[in-house]
Amino acid sequence: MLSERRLQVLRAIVQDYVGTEEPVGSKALTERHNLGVSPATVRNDMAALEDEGFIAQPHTSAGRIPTDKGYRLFVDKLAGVKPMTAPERRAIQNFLDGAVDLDDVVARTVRLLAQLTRQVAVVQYPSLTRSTVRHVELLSLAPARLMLVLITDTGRVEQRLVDCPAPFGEASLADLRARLNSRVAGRRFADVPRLVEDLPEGFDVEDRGTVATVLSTLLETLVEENEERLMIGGTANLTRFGHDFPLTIRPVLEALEEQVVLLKLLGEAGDSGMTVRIGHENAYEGLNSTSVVSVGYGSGGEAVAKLGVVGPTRMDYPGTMGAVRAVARYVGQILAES
Amino acid sequence: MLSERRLQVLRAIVQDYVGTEEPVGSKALTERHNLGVSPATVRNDMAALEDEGFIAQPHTSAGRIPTDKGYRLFVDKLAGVKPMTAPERRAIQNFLDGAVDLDDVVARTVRLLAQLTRQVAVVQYPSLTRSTVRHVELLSLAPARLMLVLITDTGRVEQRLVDCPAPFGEASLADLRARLNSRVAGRRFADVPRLVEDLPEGFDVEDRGTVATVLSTLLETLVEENEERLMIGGTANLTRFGHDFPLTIRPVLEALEEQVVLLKLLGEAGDSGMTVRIGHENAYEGLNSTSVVSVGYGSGGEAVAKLGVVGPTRMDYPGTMGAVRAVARYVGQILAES
DNA sequence: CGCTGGCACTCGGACGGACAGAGTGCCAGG
DNA sequence: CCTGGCACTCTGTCCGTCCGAGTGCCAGCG
Repeated sequence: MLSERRLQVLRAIVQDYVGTEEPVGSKALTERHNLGVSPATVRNDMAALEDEGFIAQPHTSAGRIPTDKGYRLFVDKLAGVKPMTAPERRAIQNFLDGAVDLDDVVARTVRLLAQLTRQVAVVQYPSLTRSTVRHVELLSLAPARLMLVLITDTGRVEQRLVDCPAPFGEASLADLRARLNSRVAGRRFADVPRLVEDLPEGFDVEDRGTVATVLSTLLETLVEENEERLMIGGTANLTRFGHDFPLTIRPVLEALEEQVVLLKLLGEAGDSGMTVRIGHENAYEGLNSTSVVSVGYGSGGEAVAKLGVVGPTRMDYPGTMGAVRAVARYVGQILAES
Repeated sequence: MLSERRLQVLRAIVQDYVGTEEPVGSKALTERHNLGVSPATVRNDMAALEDEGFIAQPHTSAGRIPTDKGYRLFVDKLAGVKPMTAPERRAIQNFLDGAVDLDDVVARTVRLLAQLTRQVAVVQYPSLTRSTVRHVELLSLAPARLMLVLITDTGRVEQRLVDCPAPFGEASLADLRARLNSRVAGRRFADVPRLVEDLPEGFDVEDRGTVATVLSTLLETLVEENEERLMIGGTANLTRFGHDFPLTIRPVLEALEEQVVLLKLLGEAGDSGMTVRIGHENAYEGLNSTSVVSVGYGSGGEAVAKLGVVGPTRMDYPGTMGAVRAVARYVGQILAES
C-alpha cells in the first residue's frame, strides 16, 4: 500500500499537471507544495508511483505525468467534489430560470455547463421511459389521415402521422380520443401497452383497423422515441485540448457527431450518482484521451436523463464534478416546477 | 482587362492550390497544365495578376496563392458548377427517401451534405414565414390550463402552454377550436393576425379573456418561432482545415455554436439562386478565412429555408456548389411529396 | 510586340552540431 | 528513512550552413 505521503505526491502531481499542462518534476513539486521533504525523497516516491503505474514519464528525464490509473486513484481517493460558490449557484439558477420550454431548458443547460467547465457539454433530453403520459390527442387531417400527438409530463411533445386503413368519422375519433385518454393519461409509458391492449374491441368492426393502427403508432412512438436525443455544446473548447492538435481533436469531433456513441456512453454510466470515465475506461476508442463526467438528473427522486461533460483526461476533476452536479441539481428543480 | 491566358493562369492557380494546399509556382503550373507557354511568360502573367490583387505570395520567393478577390473572379467567371454524376444523384435520392419525418429529413440532409462536400454542413429548418397552417389544436390540461398545438404544412409542430385567466369549459373549448380552425386552416402565417382579430367577439364575456390569451399565444408562436432553428454537422471536417490549427478553427467553432450568427449569415445570402461568400465577404469576423456556399430550398417554387456548407476559402468551388445545388433540389422534392 | 531562355537574387525549410536546462537514478552519509 | 551530491540522459533551442524553389529582370528572337 502506498504511504500517505506518496498519495500526497500523486495528488500534487495531478494538480500541477492539470494546471501547467507540462510534465512535473521533483524539484518543482517541492517548491509549490510544502511537502516537508526534499526533492530526492520525492524522486524516490515518484519512482515507486511509477512502478505501480500511477504516473509515467513521456521520455527519460522529463517530469512525470499521471496515467489514467493515476487519475482514477486521484478521483476516487484524493479529491473531493469542489462545491460551487454561492454566487455561482445563484447565477446557475438565474440562468436556468429564464427558460421558456423544454428545448430551451436543455439548450440553456448545455451552454451553462460548457461555460462553467470550459469543456464540451452533453445533455440528454429527458427520457420517455420513466415519464408518464399527460395527454394523447388525435386530429383529423383528412378523411383517412390522422395526426397523433403525445404529450408527456416532462413537457415533451411527439407527433406522428397515421394513415388509416379506412375513413374514420369524427364521432369515432372523439370516442377513441376519450377512451384512450381515460386509460393512459397519467400512466407510465411502460404500462401503456398493457392498458390499451383490448381497446379495439369496444369499436365497430369497420373502425377496428384504424384503432389498431393508431395504437400501434402510439406504441411505436413510445419505443422509438426512447432513442433519446441529446444536445451538445462548447465544442470550441476543444481547441484548448492540447498541442498535438488535429490528431487528438478529430476523433473527438467524430464521436460527438455520432449521437449513438454518446448515448451509449451516457447509458453505460452508472444510473445513480456521478460517474467519471477516464481515458481508456471509455469503450469508444476515439475518446481514449478524454474523460467523461456524467450524472443523472430528474424532476423527482428518479433520474430521467443524464448530462455531463467531455474533456481531456487532464482536467480539473473536482471543479468539473462540482459544476456537473450543481447543474444537474438545478435542472432537476426546474423540471419539477414546470 | 485581363487577357484570356491570364485568366487561364488564374484558374490553374486556383485549381492547383485547392488540390495541393501549397503555393503554386510558375514552373509547376506549366508542367501540370499545358498552357503552351514557358514559365517565364507565366511569371509575367502572375506579376500582372498580383498587381490586380487576384493572387499574392505569402513571402518573397514562394509560389502564389489566390486572394479572396481571386477566388471571387474564379467563381464568377472561370468555373461552372460541376454537376453530380448520375450515381451520386441516385445515392442522394435514396438516402433522403429513407427519412421518416421532418427532423429526420433535416438530419439526413446535414449528414449528406457534410459527406459529399467533406465540409461543415448547415441546414435551416423550413421557415414558418411562408408556411400555411394545417391545423390548430387546443387541449385542456387542467381547468385553467390549455395546450396549444400548431401544425404546419411543412410538418412542423409547435406547442405552447396557455394559462387561462378564468376556467374554460369543454364546450367553449370545442367551439374555439372549431372557429379557430375554420378561419386559419390552410392560410398563411402572415394572414393569421388579420383573420382572428375579431374572434373574441363571438364568445361569452367570461370566456373572452381566455380566448384573447390563446390568440396572443398563437400569434406569439408564429412570430417567435420564426427565429428559425438549424442543424449543423460535419464539424470533424474542420480538422482538414489547415496546418495553423487552433487559431483558424476556434473562431469557426464558435461561430457554428452561435446559431444567431449562422442564421444571419444565411439570411444575408441572396434569396434566389446560389450564393457564395468568400473570406472577408462574410460579415462575421471569425469566418473571414472561410467561404460559405448556400442556396434556398423549398417544396414548391418558393424557398422556405436555406442550406449550405462552410469551408476554407481554399475549397473546391465547382464541386461544392454542385453538391449543394443537388441536395437542395432533392430536399425540395422530398418536402413536396410529404 | 510578345514570348523565351538565362541569370542573379532572395528566402524559407531542412539538416546538424553545440549547448543549456531539467530531470532522473543512484549512492554514501546522517 | 531521509538527504545532499553527482553523473548521466534526454529534449528543446539556438545558430550556421546549405539547398531548392521561385522570383524579377534583361537581352534576344521571331
